[in-house]
Amino acid sequence: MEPLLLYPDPVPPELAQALDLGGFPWKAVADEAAVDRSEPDDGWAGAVICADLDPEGAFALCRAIRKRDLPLEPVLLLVSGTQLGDLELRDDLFDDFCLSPFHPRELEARLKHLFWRTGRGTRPELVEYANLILNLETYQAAISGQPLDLTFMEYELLKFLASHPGKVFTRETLLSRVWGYEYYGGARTVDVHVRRLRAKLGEEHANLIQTVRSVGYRFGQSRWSL
Amino acid sequence: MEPLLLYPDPVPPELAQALDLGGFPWKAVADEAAVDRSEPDDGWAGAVICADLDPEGAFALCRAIRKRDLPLEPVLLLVSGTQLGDLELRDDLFDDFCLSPFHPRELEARLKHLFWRTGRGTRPELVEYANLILNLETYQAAISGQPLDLTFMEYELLKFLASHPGKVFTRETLLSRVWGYEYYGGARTVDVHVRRLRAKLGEEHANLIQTVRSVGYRFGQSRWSL
DNA sequence: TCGTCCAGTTCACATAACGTTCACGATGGA
DNA sequence: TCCATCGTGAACGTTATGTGAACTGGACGA
Repeated sequence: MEPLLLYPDPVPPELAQALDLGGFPWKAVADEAAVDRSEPDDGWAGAVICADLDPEGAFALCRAIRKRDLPLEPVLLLVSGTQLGDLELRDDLFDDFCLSPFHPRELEARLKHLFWRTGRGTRPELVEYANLILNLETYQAAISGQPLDLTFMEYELLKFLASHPGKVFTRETLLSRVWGYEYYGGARTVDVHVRRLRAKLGEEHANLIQTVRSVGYRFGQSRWSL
Repeated sequence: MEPLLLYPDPVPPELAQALDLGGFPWKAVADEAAVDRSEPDDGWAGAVICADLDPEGAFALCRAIRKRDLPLEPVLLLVSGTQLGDLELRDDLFDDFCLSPFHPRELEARLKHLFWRTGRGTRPELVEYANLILNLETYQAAISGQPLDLTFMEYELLKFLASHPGKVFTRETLLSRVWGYEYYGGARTVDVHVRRLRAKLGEEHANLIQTVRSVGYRFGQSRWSL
């Protein structure tokens, strides 16, 4: 996901924390000039602008954003309760606003709804490890950009392993965590699925799933660099 | 000014008071049937719906409002903090939301901004994906310029899927989101409708609806956040 | 009132995809 | 070297899904 533009710079810590928690990448700018200067290659995803500290600068930045060649959308304004009156006649400068101090989950919900409204898809939930990506919403997987055609159990197993990189799991643990606690079946089933996963990952990435002899399997590198 | 539609009936006193204070006329309705029955001659100006007391009824009313011949705009949802998660995947049911308990002036500011926004018509009346077009106002569908003759349920299902491209939905989710939460029926109903949709989409576009084995169905390609 | 039509649902069956198991060969540590 | 452990290919049984057709209930007109 492209980063959000944040104002002011430095960003209020509770805002930075809320966005980090919600998994939104961001980049702070100090003034209008910095909007173009520090724009990422793939553009901004939107803007979150604090108007409670420096209202003048905030509204000036909004105006600049709206006047850009590529008007940046959406713009979410953070305002204090006493500033609600300032919004009047400035409707064109923002797409939504949020009262400050804010609840982190309200901010997240507003951003999601804004992205939906403005046509940008919501952020997909991803599991990532190196160049492996699992999209949990679309049930799709890809490595190095190459889509992987996985079956249901293969996907579930890979999802579990990739969610706990570096950790070793016994076959019994995998059976209970991936297949289900009530599952009653042979442990070799895991081996077969691991084999097929390694085959589909390709020779180059087959070593992502390592065998730990007489213990089980581990995904990715060990936490202790050898 | 035309009155706002309020739910539930009776209206929470602090909401009624805030609207009276802001000078917004309003009229409460108890259920979906009352939306049309007690509609003023000049229509509704918008809706403010409390979802914190009776979420089921509130969302049902939202759906009914969106499905009206004259979809009523804008819809402002009042939710409690714990309900923020419920908003996910229901983006299409409301135009803005406000945390409850609310500051009267925040509610007023949101309504004013909403009226300003919807005065320019920002809610999409079209759903588009590649060469598929759904006209939500005329209930018509076309792909590659060719009109599609869809039944009501087929249209609703396709509309829902095409509104969330790439995302996988289980049959149960589809039943609850497209058929309705109160629906009790076999999951195979979804299969049959998907089959007829694929048939009507034509051999060339049948793959727009993909089955994800042991999970459900997915429309279109996934969105890899680049 | 009856019969027809149509959308929606359910059912029964066919089938291909999938998960599991097994036998055997390969591997690696003691 | 020995033996527990793991990889491998193929075979087997199960299950989810596709498919055609029957069923149901309401709308409509004769």
